[in-house]
Amino acid sequence: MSSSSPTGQIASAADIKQENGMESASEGQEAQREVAGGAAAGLSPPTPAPFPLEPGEAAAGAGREEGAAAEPVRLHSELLGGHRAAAAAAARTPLAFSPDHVACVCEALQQGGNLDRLARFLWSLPQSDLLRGNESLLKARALVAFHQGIYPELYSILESHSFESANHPLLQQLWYKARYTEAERARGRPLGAVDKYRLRRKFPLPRTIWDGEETVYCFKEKSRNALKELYKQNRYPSPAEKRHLAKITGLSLTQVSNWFKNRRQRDRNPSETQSKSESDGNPSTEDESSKGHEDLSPHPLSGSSDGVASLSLSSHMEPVYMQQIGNTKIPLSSSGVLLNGSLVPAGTSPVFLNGNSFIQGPNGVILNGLNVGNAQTVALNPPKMSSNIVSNGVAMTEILGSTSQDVKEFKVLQSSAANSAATTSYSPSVSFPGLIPSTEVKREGIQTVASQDGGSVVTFTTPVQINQYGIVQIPNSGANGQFLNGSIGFSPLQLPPVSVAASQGNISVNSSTSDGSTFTSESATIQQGKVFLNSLAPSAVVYTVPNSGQTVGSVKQEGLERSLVFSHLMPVNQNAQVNANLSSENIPGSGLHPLASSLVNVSPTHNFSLTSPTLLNPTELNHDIADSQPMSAPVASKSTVTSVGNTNYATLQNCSLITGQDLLSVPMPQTALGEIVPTAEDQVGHATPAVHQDFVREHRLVLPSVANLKENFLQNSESKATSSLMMLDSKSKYVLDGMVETVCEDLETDKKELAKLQTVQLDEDMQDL
DNA sequence: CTAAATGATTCACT
DNA sequence: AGTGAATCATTTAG
Repeated sequence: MSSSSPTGQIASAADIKQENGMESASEGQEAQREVAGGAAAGLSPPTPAPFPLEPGEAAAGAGREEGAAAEPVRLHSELLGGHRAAAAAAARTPLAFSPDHVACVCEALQQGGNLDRLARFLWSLPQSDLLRGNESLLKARALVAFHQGIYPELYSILESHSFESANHPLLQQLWYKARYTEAERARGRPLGAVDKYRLRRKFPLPRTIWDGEETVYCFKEKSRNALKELYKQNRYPSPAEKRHLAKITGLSLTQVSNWFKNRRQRDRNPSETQSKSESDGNPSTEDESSKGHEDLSPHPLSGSSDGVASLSLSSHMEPVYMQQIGNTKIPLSSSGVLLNGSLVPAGTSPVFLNGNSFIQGPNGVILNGLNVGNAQTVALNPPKMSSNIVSNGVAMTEILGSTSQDVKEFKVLQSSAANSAATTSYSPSVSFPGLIPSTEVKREGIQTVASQDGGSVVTFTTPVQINQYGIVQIPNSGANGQFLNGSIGFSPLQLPPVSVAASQGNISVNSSTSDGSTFTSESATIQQGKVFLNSLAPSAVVYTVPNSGQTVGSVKQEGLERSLVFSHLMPVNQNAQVNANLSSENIPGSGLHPLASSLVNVSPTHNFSLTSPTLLNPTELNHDIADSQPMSAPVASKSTVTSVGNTNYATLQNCSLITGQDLLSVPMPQTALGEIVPTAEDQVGHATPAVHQDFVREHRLVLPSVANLKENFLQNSESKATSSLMMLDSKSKYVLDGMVETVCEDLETDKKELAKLQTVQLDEDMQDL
């Protein structure tokens, strides 16, 4: 898909460098394929041969259970976590793992960069049909194949399964890199840019890992069109306009700026380029447009936010190709805004949404075709509201950039960080779906979007963004960013750090009823700093509300810093599941600000009672939303909530089950803490044991049993495309390995313990609710 | 291979 | 900070 997205997810494939693996435009003739559709387990046709592995690698010595077709995948626990005494005790008995758990382990190992171990793990897996078609597994196998230089198998894997778009960047890199490497070996000399280009032409990406979107010169045609359109109107877009443009095009702010700069320069010097042809008739137009534009964008930065820019665009712009569906370009009428194919009445409140979602008028919000409901309508404040909602016309992967220092530190994990100014190439890279650069959002100024539910009003001080994945993000000023992810048919809204939060700072997702036992009403409200989210659709909906932190000096950084988001549906448990994860980090030396991220996954299929104070921290909430650099110490010091959770965890989007349950919750258990925390501290130099303890004590998570998880997974896996990208910050990386083990350990834990955990609720949270 | 097209970078200026 | 000018590197086409 997008090649411009930075994040590199090539976990351990450190050797994969950023490559401009762009697909030549000429080759992208085929009809666009629905990538998002359903890559879930089951789609993959033939299953590649068992993953090869060095014999000696199977250190654990666990025999391989051939033909274990039985439901729970049986693994020898020794493979997973034989190190610890505790684990050893339970190691004797093969444990039952659902494919989801297996997938999660794969993801974790990938992030951990331990390919050898991953290879062993894969090798140990049974030939169970259950695992066939498991995307995480296939991806893991592809990674290992690449790592081991078994390219034919890599190609086979990549071609045999339609991967989710979220995995495309990574897999595309694998594909190209493998081709390059093969060619280099054959030639015995390094390849030049042209050589690589030819290889890309010769070996176009299979549709299984490519959405078919044409890209020329690294920019997608639709993005370029959007840039041109704005350029016609205004050659000097305001920062807000640039940001908005960046969002709708999926390009980084720097890219947008460069484009305009280059464009102006080349228009200025016709001699240099004939490129002027494109803009050429425009000179006059441009001037006029620019004038008009000023009219359109009255307050670029100050009080108004991006929204302003968007409005101006929509209202005055000529037809703009905001979004391209399939291969069809849909011009936007001057009176409306086109959102991924959905035309939204421009009026005074243009809203940009991804997919089919769009927000309508102040009275109602429609997301992905689902009406939030009048009662619970998210009302946008008349004044600014229109400008508050910004959608991404492009795949989030493109939009998401990782400029954080972490990324730099771990290029291995995230091979390409295109967004950062420092990064030169915009190579296809792993992206973090569902993430939106919080930085940008932050500075948009303060606008309020209110959602009303009965008497409750939610005021958002920052722009609300809805991304392609239907994720609504609520940018937090400062170190906090909340994300609400909805998956099925429901586009999560990005709710800005709730200014309201002042009082409690608690966000709880639960049924409309206060008791939270039943998830019946559809509404989203925030009271006294508490946010209550109700399912919008009968179908399972998962909300993910993480807080994201930012990095100091991230001013220029456009990419998301370290927001951890589960962009895809988490398996819904019969019982309400809530996963909350918070983390804060403060690393003076590295210039990192305290990071607080909270994650809440709720699947309201049936009962949903979940609330976790952890979601929002008073401290976090209180952060000034203004553009001031939020972080600073406060978070770390005051929010105990922060801590352990995120620091040690990597978001595994694809392994929803485990992710939500095990990974997140893992830190909670005493045993887990013992292992993980120390590591994190060493690296981070922050979270203190005490903090962790508190976290453990106060934040108990409701964990569904493994069985339930599996059920849920099976139910949900098919419905939505899942993004399997994972975000991992530096700290996480350090502790990842330990985390994996912990996870494994956790998995090994008796079901009793799980049951216990399952029933645990946060008293405080409940009270709040 | 050449050349045009184009995105990115560097540097000086304000 | 943002911009213009010059320049570089890559992509693309012939």
